[in-house]
Amino acid sequence: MELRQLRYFLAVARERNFSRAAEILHIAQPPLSRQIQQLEDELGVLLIDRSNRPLDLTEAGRFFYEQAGQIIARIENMREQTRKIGLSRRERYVIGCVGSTLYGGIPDLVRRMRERWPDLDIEIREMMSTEQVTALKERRIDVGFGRVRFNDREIERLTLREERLVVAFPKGHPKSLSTEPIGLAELDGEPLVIYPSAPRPSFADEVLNMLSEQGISPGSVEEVREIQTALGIVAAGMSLCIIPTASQRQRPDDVCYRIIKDENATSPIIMSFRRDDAKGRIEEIKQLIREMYADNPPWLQLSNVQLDRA
Amino acid sequence: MELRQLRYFLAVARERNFSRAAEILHIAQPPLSRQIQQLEDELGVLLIDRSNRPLDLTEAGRFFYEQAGQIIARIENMREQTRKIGLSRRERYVIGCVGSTLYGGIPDLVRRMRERWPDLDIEIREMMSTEQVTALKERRIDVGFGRVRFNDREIERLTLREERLVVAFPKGHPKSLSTEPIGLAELDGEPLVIYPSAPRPSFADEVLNMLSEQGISPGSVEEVREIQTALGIVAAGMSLCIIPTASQRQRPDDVCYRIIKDENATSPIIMSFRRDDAKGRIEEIKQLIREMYADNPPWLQLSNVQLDRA
DNA sequence: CCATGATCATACCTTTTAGGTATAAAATTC
DNA sequence: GAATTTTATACCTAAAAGGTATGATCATGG
Repeated sequence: MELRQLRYFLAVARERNFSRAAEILHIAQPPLSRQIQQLEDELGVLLIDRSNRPLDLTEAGRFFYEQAGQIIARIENMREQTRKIGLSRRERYVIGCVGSTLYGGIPDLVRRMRERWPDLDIEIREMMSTEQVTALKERRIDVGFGRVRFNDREIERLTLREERLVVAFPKGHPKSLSTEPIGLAELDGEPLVIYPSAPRPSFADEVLNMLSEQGISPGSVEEVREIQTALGIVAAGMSLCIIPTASQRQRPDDVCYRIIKDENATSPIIMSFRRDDAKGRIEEIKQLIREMYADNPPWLQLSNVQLDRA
Repeated sequence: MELRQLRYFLAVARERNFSRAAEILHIAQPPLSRQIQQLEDELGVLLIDRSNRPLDLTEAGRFFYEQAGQIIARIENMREQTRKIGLSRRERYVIGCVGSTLYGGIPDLVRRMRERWPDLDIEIREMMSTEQVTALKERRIDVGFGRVRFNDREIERLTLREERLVVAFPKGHPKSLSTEPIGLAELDGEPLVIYPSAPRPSFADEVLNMLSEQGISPGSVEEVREIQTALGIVAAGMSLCIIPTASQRQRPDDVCYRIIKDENATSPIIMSFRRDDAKGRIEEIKQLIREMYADNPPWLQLSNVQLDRA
């Protein structure tokens, strides 16, 4: 599969006519026909129903069209941003963080950093934990706040906090009537929605691993991009979801939450950085975090802080 | 730019060595070198710093690496899902909706639909308004709930509600101290974060258009993927954000909101469907919405309902 | 219902591009 | 500073994309 094929398909889907799409793409109609056939061969499903005019998309084609459109747009955006960055002059400091840490103290930390270093171009990069290690090694980010534990000789890791997990239920679900902590075993056979679906491994995999370690098998598993979509699906009564405690204040009208009582049902907040950097700005960031700790913000609970652990 | 080049670049970035990356990719080193150079030529910026070993990524390369990795993963996911859909048998009913409508009544509606049609495979597809019209025409979705008005001969559109907009401020911002409705003019010169950045046009463009129609020029404009990232950036004190009223209950500790008093500062919730379908399941969905209306849920305010308008 | 026109698929050919080999240039290591 | 490793360049071959001609299929109008 190549982007050229996605572009060709999008044109055909929009025009519902190979000949017109070919004109728009400035190629002849037969190569266009062949390229789409190659794409369909590679996928193993038909994307276009050619048995009537104008052409219709199949169910798979409808899905593929939306996805391909988003990917092409994403490519354009990536190109523009890459150029912008490549031609820029200010010093950048990139913070990689898992989406759920944006609910907690990261915005506060960023405020303090900006006060401390007004000329620094700070960027927040939403990024899964697994990506952060690689990203640090390749200097694509400068510090990371994630959820998943990794070991790597070049990367130093501090656990800031162990956060408990909760189950999100639609209002009215039989198991939502109690507010007692719930055992993971009660999720056996229940439909689950997990997030984020990409990149992997992610928090989604942490959840799946946690369940499979205890031999718990959900009824079905659906993957979505982000927590909002997940909670919308929960609210619709379609699935349950496991999320960190900090994220649970959402949708109080139609979603409710129960803490999971199992010992291992926690998710750490981990700060990662290159060992090389340990004496530089990282030391000052740690100090900023200590100051936040001294201010005792809600997300930084005393019992779990391990800031200076090796 | 082709996916092959993204894959080649990712391999080089990971290995920090063209020769090893070439081995992994099962090609010779010179064509790999050329492909990366072509990519850099097309972008107009260097992605790799070749002046030392092992290789480093440039700032642009660091960004490109993260983005390319996500895109490749997204492509794999799209491939899998496309196949899954192509080989499935149940009747699908796809609801396209803008993210912010998931805060409101859509989950309730989906619950009612699932009760009404237990065998229907209902999917929620997060999709911008502009996409919904095209998606309906191409039968990629079956009904849409969006925010942006479009006119199209084949698509029928009902305005369910006009929702007011609010400005999100970081706690402590001078203009956050009042809870009075705020005029758009007060945003002149303020840094703004808008969302969603893709696909366009989107709610982000609605906001930009609203401001430019009144000659209001924000200090800077940053685009992000989703509202969570936007509110995290607001909480960090970096920008302000305009969001719909229904979305404002988030982050009460570090973000506060002021209703915008300007008359045009509203965002409609619009139900769209194919005219062809008007007599089918759409009629029953309207009835379900009326029932929701009768139950008077918070998001469906009486004064703005226009359900049976032509 | 059939002829005609429009549109997609197939066969064969040409052009373009990706990839391979040889080797020069540049960086690192000893 | 020499030797080794790694990347870039020149030239060539192979593979793939695209073009033309035409057959097959679908829709429309008489």
